[in-house]
Parts: sequence; structure tokens; C-alpha cells
Amino acid sequence: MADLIDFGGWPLLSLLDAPLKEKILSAGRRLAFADGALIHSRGDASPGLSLIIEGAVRFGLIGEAGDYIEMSLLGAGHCFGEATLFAGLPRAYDASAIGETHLRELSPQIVARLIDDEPDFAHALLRATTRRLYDALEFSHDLRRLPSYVHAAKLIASMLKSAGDPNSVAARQSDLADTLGLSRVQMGACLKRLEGEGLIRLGYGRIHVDDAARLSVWLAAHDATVA
Amino acid sequence: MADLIDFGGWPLLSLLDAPLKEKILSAGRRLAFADGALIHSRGDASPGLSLIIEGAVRFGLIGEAGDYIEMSLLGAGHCFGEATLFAGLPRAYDASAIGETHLRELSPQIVARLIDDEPDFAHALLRATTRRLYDALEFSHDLRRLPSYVHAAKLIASMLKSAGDPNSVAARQSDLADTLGLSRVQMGACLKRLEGEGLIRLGYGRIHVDDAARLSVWLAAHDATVA
DNA sequence: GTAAGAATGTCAAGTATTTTATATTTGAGG
DNA sequence: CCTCAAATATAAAATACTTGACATTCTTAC
Repeated sequence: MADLIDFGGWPLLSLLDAPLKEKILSAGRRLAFADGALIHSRGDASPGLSLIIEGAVRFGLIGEAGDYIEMSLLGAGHCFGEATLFAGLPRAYDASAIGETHLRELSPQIVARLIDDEPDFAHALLRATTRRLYDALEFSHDLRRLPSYVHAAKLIASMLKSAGDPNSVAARQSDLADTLGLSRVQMGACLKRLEGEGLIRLGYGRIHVDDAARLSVWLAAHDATVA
Repeated sequence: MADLIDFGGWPLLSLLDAPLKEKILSAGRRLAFADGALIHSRGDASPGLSLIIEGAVRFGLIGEAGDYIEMSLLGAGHCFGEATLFAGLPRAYDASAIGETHLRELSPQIVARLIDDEPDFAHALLRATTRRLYDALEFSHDLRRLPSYVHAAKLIASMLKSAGDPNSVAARQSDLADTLGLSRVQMGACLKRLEGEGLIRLGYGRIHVDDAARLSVWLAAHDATVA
């Protein structure tokens, strides 16, 4: 599953220069979670800005019927919890650790002081948040606009960009289905279709992309380039 | 249509105190657009932060087949164009004026200086952007999770909160359909169903909600509270 | 008041997607 | 190398949604 991590966006920590990054990290409270551990639940009210030092965090919600919808996956360098701070809203999603995960948590007071004292921090936060907003809007636009098999192709292309292996993506069909809000059956049908077009090859827990450039061209022809 | 404006979120200008607001507005270039005039198109690259002084702006995209998808409507006090500044991305949507619309446009240099000099401005921008991100994520979550008639009810409830009239919402069924990405026929069916449940009454270019509290209770029972 | 345009109501056919169920394939561990 | 659990493949019925067409109702302007 490591390949799903980080897809899209810019990690906050990568936007900070070394001294500032050091200052910010040292101001945070250390937290550690084991693989799969719950970090917070939807509705929790405790505010704070969390920075992912190591590992990754999965955000999603479990519906009444036990169905899971995944909203995003963030890897090392990313932050989360801005809404609890700046918008005063409760946690919107369940968050759980993927792999051994280490966080630094900044209190609202500390964040407020950092913003006042360090314009670069405010600027980096704005860049990260804005980029995420843009991605979220594009995602929901795609959700309505694109046929599901094109959307699936776009997801694969996007995961490929942040994958370790440049020629395949490690994900189960059910993971992809959760990410796009489709049923596993429908995702299977989409992937079969893409395989039929020669864009991908299906494996067990893995999608192979032999010719990433060809996939990009195909996506562009279907009005769905990957940012 | 005025009722659709502003629904959700916090206008940036409402988060600033008077002197700061004055300083920011005076730094901007004045722009005026007639009703329906195009402000920018998807793909435009010119960066700038726009503040809506008067009127409103509609964001959306026209598909190849001439179908319109509406992404959002922002009224006076809101800002847009953050992505062109902070994320360096091109305009994602077509924007056009609703009614006689006046803007102030801030250049990237001016915004950068304001962020450095005025922590309150950075803070307000973060609040507004974060809130918008939260709303966008919730919207796309709802899009996948909720049956369309519940989503329609949620939209109506949300519009009701920012409507002039506390007991009705001025919008055509086709506007609601565009907002939720449904066909007019399907939206009609959803509304009929809600009318059957006694939650709303249908009018000509208007939806009546006699008992807003009852609508809220019904929404909560369907796992869809309005923030 | 009436005509014209705008918005809604309704129907039918076609497509997309979900749900449920069962069968098959794959990889990992003993 | 064999078994078991996980993942994928496939099929059928049911539901949701779209498209296109046409009828009806409502509002506004004259």
C-alpha cells in the first residue's frame, strides 16, 4: 500500500527551509502510533496541527453498513488538523496510522505564535492548504465529469508518480474502489477495460503500467491530464 | 438566484478588522464586470488574488457537450485566485459575474508583502482557505455517500441558512441540479420525493421550507447534518 | 387578458452502477 | 508442495441516473 501515500500535493515540511523546520519541529509534542492505530475519530474536538515525521496516515470514514470510504492518504512531511485550528471545526475523518508512525503536534497557541513570528511558515501553510483545496475541487469535479474507467486511469497515473516502482502500483482493486467511491465489482470492470486498451496489466495486489507515457497520452485524449 | 450565493464558508473580508481591510482594499486594482461578463477562463495563467467588493462570481465549467457543471458561487467579501498565487496553478474554472460586480485585484508581490507585514491577514487567509477545503472535502464525500435526494435536502438546508427569506430558497431546479451534478429530471424526482415526505413545497423558481427545524431533524436522521 | 418564454412535470428507453453470490486464481506459511 | 486465506473474476438481478421528447403550468411583458 505504500504507493498510495502522498499522491498529489506538496508536503508542508518540504516548503520550509532547514532552520525554520527545526524550530517548528522542536516546538511540537512527540506522538507515536503503531501500524493501524487510531489517531483520531470523526467528531473529536481537540484542536492541533499535526506534522507527519515518519510513516503515513490514512483518512476515511466507515459508513453505517461497514463500508469504507477513503478520503486521502498523507505521508511524511504532510500536516493535518488545520481545520481544527483555523476553522474551529471537529475532526472530519477517522485517521489511522499506516506503518510505525511518528507525529509532532503543535498546540493552537504555538501555531498562532509561529504565524505571527515567521511569515515563511504562514506562506508555506497557505501553499500547502491551497494546493490541497485545488486537488479536492478537481477530484470532485472528476467524480462527476469523468466516466469511471477514465477516473480510474487517472488515479493509477497519479499513484504512479509517487510510487517507488516506476512501472507498477501496489494496490488492491478494493483500495482503488474505496478511493474513488466505486464498488469493487465496478472497479474490476474499469480495470479490465483499461487492460483491454493495453494501458495496464492486472496483477495480484498490483497494477502494472508498462508504458506510462502512453497512459498520459490516453488520459489527455480523454480530457483528464494528471497535474 | 441570490440565495445560492455565499452558501457555506466565511468571507475573507469579514475576518479582517476595519483598518486592515481598508489597507488591503486600497492596495488593489479596481475591476468592474457587467452581469454575466466573463472574468477569467479555465487555463488562464495570470496570477492574482481577487476580492469581491460587490456582486458575486459564479465558478464552473462547460463540458464538451455544452453541459454546465457549477463548482461554487462566491458573494461579496469572498476572495478567489489563491491557487494562482500560492500553488502557481492556472485558473481551474471559468468565472463570470452575477450582477454588476466589482473586484479588487492584488498582485502576487502585494500579497506577499501583506503576508509578511500583517500576520492577521495571513491568519484570515488561512481561516478562509481551510474552511473552504473542509467544505470541498465534505461535498465530495457527500457526493459518494449520500443518496441523491438526501444530498438535495442538504443543499436546500444549507442554502436556507444564507437566504434572505428564512422559509424559502430562490433557485430553479436546474440550478440545484447543476450544483449537485445531477440531471434536471433526477433533481425533479428528488424534490418530489422530499415534497412527499412533507419537508418542502415546490414552487416556480423557488423551494419552500415551512419547517426548517423538521428538515434538520430529518437530515440528522439520514446522517447528513449541515455544518 | 393574452401571448410568449421560462420553468416544471412526466414518460420511456438506454446506460451505469450496486448488490449478492459463487467460482477461480494467487501468494504465503507451514 | 500443499493448504488456506486473500484477492480477483464473473454473472444476474435490481436500482439509479441520463437523455430526449413532449405536455403542462407559471410569470412577465405587452
